[in-house]
Amino acid sequence: MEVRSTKSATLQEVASQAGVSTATVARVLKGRGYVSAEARVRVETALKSTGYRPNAMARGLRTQRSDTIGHMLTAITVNPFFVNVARGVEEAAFERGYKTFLFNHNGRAERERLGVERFIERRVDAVLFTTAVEPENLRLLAAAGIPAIQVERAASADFPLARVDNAVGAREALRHLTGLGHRRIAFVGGDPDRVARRDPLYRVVEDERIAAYREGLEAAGISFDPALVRLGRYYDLADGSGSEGYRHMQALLALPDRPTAIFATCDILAAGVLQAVYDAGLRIPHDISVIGFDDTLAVNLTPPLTTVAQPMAALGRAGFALALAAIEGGPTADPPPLETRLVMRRSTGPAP
Amino acid sequence: MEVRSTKSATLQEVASQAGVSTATVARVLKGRGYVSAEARVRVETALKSTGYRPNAMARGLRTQRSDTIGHMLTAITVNPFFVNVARGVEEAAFERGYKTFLFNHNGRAERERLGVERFIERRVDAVLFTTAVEPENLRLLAAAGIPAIQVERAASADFPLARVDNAVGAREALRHLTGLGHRRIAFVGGDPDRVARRDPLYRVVEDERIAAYREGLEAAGISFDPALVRLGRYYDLADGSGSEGYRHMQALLALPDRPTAIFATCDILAAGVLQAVYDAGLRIPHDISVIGFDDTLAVNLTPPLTTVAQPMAALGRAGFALALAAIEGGPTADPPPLETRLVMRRSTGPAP
DNA sequence: TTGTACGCGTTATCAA
DNA sequence: TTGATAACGCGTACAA
Repeated sequence: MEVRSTKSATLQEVASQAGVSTATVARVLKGRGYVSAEARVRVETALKSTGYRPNAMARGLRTQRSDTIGHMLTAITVNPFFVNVARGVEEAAFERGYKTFLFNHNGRAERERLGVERFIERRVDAVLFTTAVEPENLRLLAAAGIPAIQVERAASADFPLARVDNAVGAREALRHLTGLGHRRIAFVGGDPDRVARRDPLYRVVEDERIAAYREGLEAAGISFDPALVRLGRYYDLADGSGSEGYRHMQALLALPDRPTAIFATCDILAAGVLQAVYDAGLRIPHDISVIGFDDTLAVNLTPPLTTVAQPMAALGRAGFALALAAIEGGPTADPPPLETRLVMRRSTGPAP
Repeated sequence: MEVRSTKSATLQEVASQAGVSTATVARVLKGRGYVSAEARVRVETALKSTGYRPNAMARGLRTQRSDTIGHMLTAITVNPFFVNVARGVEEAAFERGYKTFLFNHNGRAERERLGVERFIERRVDAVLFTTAVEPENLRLLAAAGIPAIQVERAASADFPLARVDNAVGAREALRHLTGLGHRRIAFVGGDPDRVARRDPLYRVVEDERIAAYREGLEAAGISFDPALVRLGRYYDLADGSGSEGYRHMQALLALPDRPTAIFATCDILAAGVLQAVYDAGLRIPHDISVIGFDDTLAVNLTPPLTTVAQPMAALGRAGFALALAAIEGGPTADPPPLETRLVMRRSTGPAP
């Protein structure tokens, strides 16, 4: 159906067409080294007429660099958070001439291992983990001489990490709610104890968010009520279903003294909360205010969700910067955490 | 921070460690050719102790295959549709030992061109376009001897296409609505005239959907009312905003004889419709029924959206199958269109 | 200012 | 049954 034709010319072919050696062609290509004006012109026309394109495999074999990085993701189709950070690294990589290979482990260590092996075979120059499962897999890379970088969450204290400061935005969210007069504020979020916390050194995302919640309450002189805290999974990694938020909200609505505001630490969770409120015949924000986290689904929900936005693309870029530093052998101290910030939309209002 | 160490061993090193030639190692690796039992054992232990991993670049240089394909996407972060088909090709590719490079053109031909050039340098074995912008870019690949495959929409009649049959699901949607007693059914969708239709041979996605709408009306004896048809963009490719559905719905609600059901041909559009209905203080499905298309945002919306599901992963797999056939030089006739189907959720009910 | 020649790690042919 | 050996296309040290 399509027209197959000539494969791209080689350096050798360009050279002979220009009547020079490959070294000369290489010199004009690189733009360094001495080349006579006349030779340069001849080479340039040969380059143009052959439509020469360097062969990345040959170059990589020679330079021992693939100009390629691997990006291990948790589940790109389940939470839009991942696509957004993936795009961030993609873009940063593109600007520096790198391409990236994606791989999803869906929370399974064996799968992650498989992906790591593929990355090694491809001789990627570094790999980013937007959430690693098993530290051993990072070590596998290190053993193969490939830098491993962690993004968002750390599975090991031995590898650099680009992360976000969850507290800033979460505190802002609480301040917003208490400022609106809410006193019964529920927390619907990920359970810190369910997250694999391989290295006690690291405070996990969940810890930060729940701590900010408690601090926010305290700052407003509201006492902490464990009945208002619902912890669990964010969603199902296997099938992507997100009914957790719905269930949590149903339970919260059944409380004798139900909350007037909900702080859900993931937009997917918040989406379920919104559905439960709707089913109960209540209006948002009139009867109940809801704040989400991430800023992924937020704009598309009904009503548009006030949420704590994560700088997802920037996080990806920060991860790539770390990778680049590691590739070039420079220092790879963890960069300062990126800031989250509250984005106001229409799911929050004065307490009833 | 991380521990860099030995780069992976080469075939040569394995061979000398096993006291054989590289050819023998290659034979046990490939599992074909004669190898004495004794030599095999020696090679195998050497393989294990060195932790040998083939170097994909070296292999690619030799075999003239990269075992890599390119996947050009429109805008992976804007419409979840793209991530889902990307995952489909990724998965199919993985099973056959391929890796895939992604690239987003965001609707811009120059950008697509740039991506194509990168793909050529990487010597990908084929490239999939989940929606090509400029046919010239496909020809560029063909000229470089790289098969180009189209997915979802065709920009040219000269390249194979894996697509979906939009009509089946759309007709089912209309039947569902008319069966529920709806007579005033609005169509909110993409404008066929805004889609670049480079090749008049192809009927575009938009044509199919709107034709199914008209047929569905006709089948139920309902006359077509142009006032109920709202055509435009699906969303903004640059910033991803999706306020179109909201605006369309506002206009529809302002009609003297407003519709009781909406058929929106994209979940993002439907999300906007839902928001407008909510703001008008109406209930879904009590006052108005809404059907979406794609099955991307659907589960997370309020209420969960009845929608025409596209087999996104299967579409991606079909695209990869086409690519594989082209790579192996086999016949690449377009496969039969995949079917769409109506997924019932809670945004549709009896006409008021 | 230019060209020769080697090696990167594989695969594959051919002779032993 | 096995081992030399020649590419694949590029970068670069070195010689001219």
